[in-house]
Amino acid sequence: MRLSRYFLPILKETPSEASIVSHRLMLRAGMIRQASAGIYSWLPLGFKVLRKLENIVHEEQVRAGHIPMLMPTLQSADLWRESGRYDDYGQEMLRIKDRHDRDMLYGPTNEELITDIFRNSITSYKQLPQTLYHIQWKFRDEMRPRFGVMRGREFLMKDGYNFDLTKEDALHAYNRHLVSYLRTYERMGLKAIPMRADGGPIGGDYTHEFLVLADTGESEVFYDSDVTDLTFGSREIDYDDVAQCQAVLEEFTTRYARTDETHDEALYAEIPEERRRTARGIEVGQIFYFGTKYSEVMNAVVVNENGERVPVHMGSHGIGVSRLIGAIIEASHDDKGIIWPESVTPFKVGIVNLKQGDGEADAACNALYKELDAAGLEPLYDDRDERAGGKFATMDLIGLPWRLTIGPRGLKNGVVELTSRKTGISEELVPAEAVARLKAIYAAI
RNA sequence: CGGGCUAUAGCGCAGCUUGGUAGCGCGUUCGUCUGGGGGACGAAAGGUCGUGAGUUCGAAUCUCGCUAGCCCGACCA
Repeated sequence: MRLSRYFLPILKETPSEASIVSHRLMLRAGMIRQASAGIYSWLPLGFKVLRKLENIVHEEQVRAGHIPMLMPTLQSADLWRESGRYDDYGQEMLRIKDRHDRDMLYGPTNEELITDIFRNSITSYKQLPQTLYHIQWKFRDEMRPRFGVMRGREFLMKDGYNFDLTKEDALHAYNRHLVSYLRTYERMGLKAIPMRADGGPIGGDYTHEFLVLADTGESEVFYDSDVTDLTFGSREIDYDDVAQCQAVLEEFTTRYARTDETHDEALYAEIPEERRRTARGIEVGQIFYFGTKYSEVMNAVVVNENGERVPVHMGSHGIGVSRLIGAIIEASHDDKGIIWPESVTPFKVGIVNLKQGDGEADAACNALYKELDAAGLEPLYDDRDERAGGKFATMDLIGLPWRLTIGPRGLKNGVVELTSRKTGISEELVPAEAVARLKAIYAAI
């Protein structure tokens, strides 16, 4: 993409509405614009990141054997009356009437709808297990939206639902989700720690929240410092291997890690003092096993091998996709702007032409741009007639992990400069080497 | 939902106390110079002063209502 043709309305000054760093940077970098309280338009740069996060979520869900689909944002109130949640959910649920005066709602989650779909189609244990998910916009009418996309009213969420014959099967689904979430967050460059959590309005006996540690997090968390050393890494996983998934769950959840909701001072005190940690965290996902809570009230039953009609065991599992962008920025920025992890960056490399209009510089930039573009390295070429300082500031603000700087001075020696946004370290390379280096970097992501 | 605050040019703000010509910085446009970390000089465009009523000869400014948004708290992916 040539910057001169792109839509990137960056702001030099901070809009007064933003108080936390991710919100400020998303506004300044031209990623989002507020449409109304807690509701945002996603401008091209923000939208690009959002799509990358979605793709990672999709890939990891499919890898775990879960099946993508798409349910609507608007739902009929009838199903929610059936589950009893139409009254329980309270003012957070946005209620709407259609022209026939029917009660509708903008879905805050989809347990009822998916259960309805399930019960109308699945009748036998032979058709189990099933795990379906979608990535769809949700709406929760927060009393006080704030922090930009971290706590908006409209938000993009991946929510998945498993249907199993037995509790054991459902707990395996729970474990599968835990493993797939570990992989998902790590791919996004995040350290998200599973912590024992509270069921909330969705309910559930087994539930873990995934938290990214950040000073601006909404939850106070308590943990054994050993949990921050755990990484899933590139190990092989067979999602059908019950014992293997269970082992991962145990590895990641036996050490103490809890939010303030479930914090237990006595257990916390058992951790060696030097390993006790308290911090703040941003919740980026949650997994639940809730048994037959919905299947019983909504009559989601299958016939088992003895010919008996039994309610299915269910769980639901969410990842806050739009809020993840805020979490990533909170965890990865400096005073100049965002620092994107390579896996989610909107453009993989920025090209800065230091002297637009100079024949040699323009030619070198064009050639590199074309080559990088053809190689799938998603270059953003700053071909505006701006001064170097402005171009650098823009690149730093929008946070592309790599920058190629090209100017007459370097070209005289046949080199361009490749700079890491994260470390600030620059290297002078001949253009072909720079391309090869970038290819190698991204091949490893 | 309790408490606090704000609304004036695309963004950040001043002007309001004490009513009378709407201003500054950044950005934008044009020109000249400049050219490796938001450069300089000159010129220009851009405003229903959130909205409705009231007071007044006259309201951005005073009064009342409404709306929107922000911050702290409680609540929440």
